[in-house]
Amino acid sequence: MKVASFRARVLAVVRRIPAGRVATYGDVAELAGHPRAWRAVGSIMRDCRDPATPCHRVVGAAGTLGGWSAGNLQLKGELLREEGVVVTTRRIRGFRDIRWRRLSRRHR
DNA sequence: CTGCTGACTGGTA
DNA sequence: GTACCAGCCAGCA
Repeated sequence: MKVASFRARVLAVVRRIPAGRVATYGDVAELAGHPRAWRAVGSIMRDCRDPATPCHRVVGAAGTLGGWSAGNLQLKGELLREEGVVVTTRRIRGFRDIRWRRLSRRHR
């Protein structure tokens, strides 16, 4: 079967992230079929300006907001907070608990 | 085709 | 907890 470009795949995954939850670049990469392509995921997010793609739900593995090229990084935190995510100046509160694909076991 | 960069991650100090 | 280093993949010049 035909597989869309990695880019389209990543975007599709991001759109599947429910509101109020967040996913790491690694998670998105894994869901996209390339668990080791988080680097590329970041590049794709950077170029992603599609309003239908909640790129703000994609955060760093440490619970950091990561980056934001669509505007101020602070705005990203505002968007997440609007969905019910508690975000501090540079970290997400309870990141582990709201993380999409929650870790059933501790430490992968 | 070759090489570099990047909204990253994990490990070590 | 923070800081630095090396590894990894896809996209672009």
